[in-house]
Amino acid sequence: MSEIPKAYEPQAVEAKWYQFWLDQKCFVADPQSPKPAYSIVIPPPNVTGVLTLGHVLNNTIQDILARKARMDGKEVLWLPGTDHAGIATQTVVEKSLRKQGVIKHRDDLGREKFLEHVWAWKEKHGGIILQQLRALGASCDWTRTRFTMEPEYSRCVQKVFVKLYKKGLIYRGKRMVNWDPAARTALSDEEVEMTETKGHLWHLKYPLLDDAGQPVPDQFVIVATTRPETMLGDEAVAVNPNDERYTKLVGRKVLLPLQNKHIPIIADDFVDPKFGTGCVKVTPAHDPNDFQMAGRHQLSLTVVIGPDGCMTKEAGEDFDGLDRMEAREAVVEELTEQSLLLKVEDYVHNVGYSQRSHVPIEPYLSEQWFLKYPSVEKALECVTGSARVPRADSGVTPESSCDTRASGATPAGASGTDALPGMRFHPGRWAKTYTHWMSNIKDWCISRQLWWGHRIPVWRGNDETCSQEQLLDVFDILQKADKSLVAFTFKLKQTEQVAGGNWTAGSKHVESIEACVMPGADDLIWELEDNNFAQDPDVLDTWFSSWLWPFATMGWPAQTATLKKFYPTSDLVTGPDIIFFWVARMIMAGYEFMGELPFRNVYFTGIIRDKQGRKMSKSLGNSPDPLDLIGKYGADALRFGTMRSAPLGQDILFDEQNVELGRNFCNKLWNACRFRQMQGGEVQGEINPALLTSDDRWILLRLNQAIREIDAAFADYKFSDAAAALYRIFWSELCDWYLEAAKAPLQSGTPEQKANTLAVLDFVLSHLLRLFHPFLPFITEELWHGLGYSADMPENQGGRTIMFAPWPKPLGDDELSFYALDATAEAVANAKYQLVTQGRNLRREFNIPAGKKIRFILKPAGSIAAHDIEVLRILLNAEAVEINTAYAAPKGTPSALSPLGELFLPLAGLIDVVAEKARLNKELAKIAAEIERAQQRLNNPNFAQKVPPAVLAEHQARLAEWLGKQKHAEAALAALAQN
RNA sequence: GCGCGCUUAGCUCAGUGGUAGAGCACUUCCUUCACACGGAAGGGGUCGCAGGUUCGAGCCCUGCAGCGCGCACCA
Repeated sequence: MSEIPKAYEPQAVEAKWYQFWLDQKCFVADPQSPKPAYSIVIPPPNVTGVLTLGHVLNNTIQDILARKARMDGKEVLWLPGTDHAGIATQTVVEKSLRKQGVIKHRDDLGREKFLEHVWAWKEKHGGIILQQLRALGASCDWTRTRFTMEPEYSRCVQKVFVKLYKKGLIYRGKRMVNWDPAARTALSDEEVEMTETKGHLWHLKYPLLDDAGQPVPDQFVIVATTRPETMLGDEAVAVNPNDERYTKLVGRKVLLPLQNKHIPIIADDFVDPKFGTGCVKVTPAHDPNDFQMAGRHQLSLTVVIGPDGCMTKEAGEDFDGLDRMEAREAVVEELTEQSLLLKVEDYVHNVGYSQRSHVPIEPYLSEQWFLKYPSVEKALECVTGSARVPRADSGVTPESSCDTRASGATPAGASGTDALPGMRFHPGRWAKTYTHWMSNIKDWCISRQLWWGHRIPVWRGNDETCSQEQLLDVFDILQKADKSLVAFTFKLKQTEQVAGGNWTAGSKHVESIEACVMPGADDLIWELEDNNFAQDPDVLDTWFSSWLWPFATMGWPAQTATLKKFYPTSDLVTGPDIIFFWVARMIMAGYEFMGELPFRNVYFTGIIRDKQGRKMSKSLGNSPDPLDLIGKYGADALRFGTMRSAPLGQDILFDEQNVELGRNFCNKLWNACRFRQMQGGEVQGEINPALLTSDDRWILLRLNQAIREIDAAFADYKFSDAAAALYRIFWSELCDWYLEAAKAPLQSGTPEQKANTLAVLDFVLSHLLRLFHPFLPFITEELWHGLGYSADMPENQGGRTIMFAPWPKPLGDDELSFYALDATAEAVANAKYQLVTQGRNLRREFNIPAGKKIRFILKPAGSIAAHDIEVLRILLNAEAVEINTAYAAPKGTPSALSPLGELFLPLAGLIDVVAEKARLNKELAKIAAEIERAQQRLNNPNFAQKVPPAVLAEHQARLAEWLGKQKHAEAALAALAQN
């Protein structure tokens, strides 16, 4: 800090230090380190994503945790990377190719060619977000950056698939799934967002048929539906078996309008007689419930809506090819013409939308892969326990924590991280949400009809695609193959059974074989494909790869040094919106494949919203670009502003003013350090207790208090509390009082006094910079070196970088007594500052210009140090503060009473009597109110009996203080009256 | 329908039993030699409503209202 600018200029500083940290390999984790491990895996952002404020929040917290852990002496791994985001990325690339006119649909290119384009896109645009994280100061170990589609990771995914397949947990089946007609793929239940939507309830008239199949005139069955277009696929009308209105009709038939089809009236318990007309149209191919009913009643399935969301041929030639929404109108129009529409009601109901494409989900019958979740019990137990256990690394008492954690024990000594039992959610209430979901999970549809993703490692052949000879050959190969490389199932024609695996290929007829192949079994795959076997075309849900993230990124399945050192990870920081998608699944995967939970603590951030409380979204344009904010205010400012306004568990209303506040804060920090430097001199190490002033003692105690508060905040993951404590100690205490008071010895003290003041200042600043470092990495590094504090420290503990400087500890009892830091020391300074405020108030009340130096007189209550008088003089901007124990104030001299004594502002007859009377009366009114309150409480006979003695004394002292002030003010008023 | 969260100063939020707080905004004054991205002094709250527990309630309990978010197959 040679040429010190008046204002902090972050840009050059940030670039310089980030590069320095990279060059010095400060972020690289060493699995061989003897230090205890601390690890976080980043929630992998989409490879094609760009940085949002949500990422800023999330990654700032991770960076704070990582940097704090380094200063705590931990070996830190913050593992970064991206995921391939199947649907999102494929959609983006396909859209871009369409825009360029390269294709109309990806089918025009074919799988291989299309994937080449996706990879090219990934190479060009992928990982931008990781670059952007560097601008934020993220201290990720970039040497370990991972991507879910890279070869090693893909092998993990494949291996996991085969393992689960072998266990019988993965199966294929024809089911009604959530179909996204825009992306043309199946989705999991979690990817469907139920949205309350205004729609209509159409009441349709289905003509009743007689035994001969002729419509009975004027007899109809009325069904109500929100989706008239599906009636084209109706196979029945259902009523409740106990519904007396309709029992007679069960077994008869109705005429399905437009399709001219005879469909039966069936009885089924599913139907709620109280809803609507009590008659339900049954569309087995397009409604999950109706599909169930069809199973119970052997109804056939007519598919009238295709995978693209358009009507099929089965819908009839009037509707074939129409979009489902167009078809709705057309059907309604047609029914209206035929007078078969009874009425239309407005109706608000929940409609499932694709989380990805934002189009209504279509229930769609198709062949998909499903996973029966593994290790559900363990995953449920580890978070559901309610025993309260303090964190091993903090002094937090059980009572002070309301987080939920497990009671179960964890295999100890399995890793380098602290072996704590169970897992904690912060805030703990999310455990309930988690438990609820875990207790009601249904099988996970893991297949996606996409090209970008991990292709399902299953090869199939059947008697239509292969010759019987090929099937038998394959069967033979698979039987002889290494069982660790492949799992397979097969189907025989007719009813042959395989008894104890003794069935041998012979004259029997094989219908189909399905082989699930481990990664690396290339020869086997070659043989399968040589026999006309084909790989399943589907890819896996992206979450099926990211649920392995905590260990697949560390080299699993090999037992790498990294895995041994850093798994399980310490903390996970993520949004509650992916608690099911990712967190729950990672926990299950952790237990299933590692035998242990993947992380100890999960911190759920809030959701960033705009000032009006709306979610940030691209379409609303209410989402500022974090990089613009960094450019304008600096990364530290963005970090601090965000953390200061992000309390645990609450959504955050983003306001650029918060970032401005962060910038102002950095500037203030800069200038406080600039002030220190302008005092000159070397870094002052030794503090001489004999020379400590009341201000010195006060700031040291305040620092101690701040360290305790910040530690407590960290222990509870309350980052906004930590930020608030930092703000207070630095701005409201150090700058507002100590730095101003220190000007007394600095300007007029002896060289020894001056040196000691600087020693205290250096002590405080060097501690504050370290406390600030996790929040403000750049400016603290700059000032750390600029003020020369680095020179004082061992090379690897702050000498090279503040990143590894030891985290400040509160002073111990011996140190407190060595420096005589006790309540008395604090009280003297507090009384002094209180007197200053009162004196300044007098100046204001009597309109003394701020710049004018005047004389105060202090009638002290006890002895007062020369230093304190000098501080009073400076802080009151006084010409002098005269001490006069015998001062007899002229009538009406304005004064203020404080524990330090009575302060007079001698105005030599210049007093505006009326104004002063008004001021005193106002003060008296306030005092009277306080006295009233205190007396009321003390007069309550129960109060003295039941209240703890300390509290009683406190209230009594308070009353005494107010009574003293009242006396003082009354006397002043009386003196004025005599004039 | 069930669950969760929120309701405190104009705004955004802290505050889990003992004198209602912070930041921003507001009023007035000040470019004094760290900082106007600053300093000083102020004004501003019957803590959503109604009961209850307690010597004492913003805080604990019960009920109600409003807002938000999840979960849920009722057409």
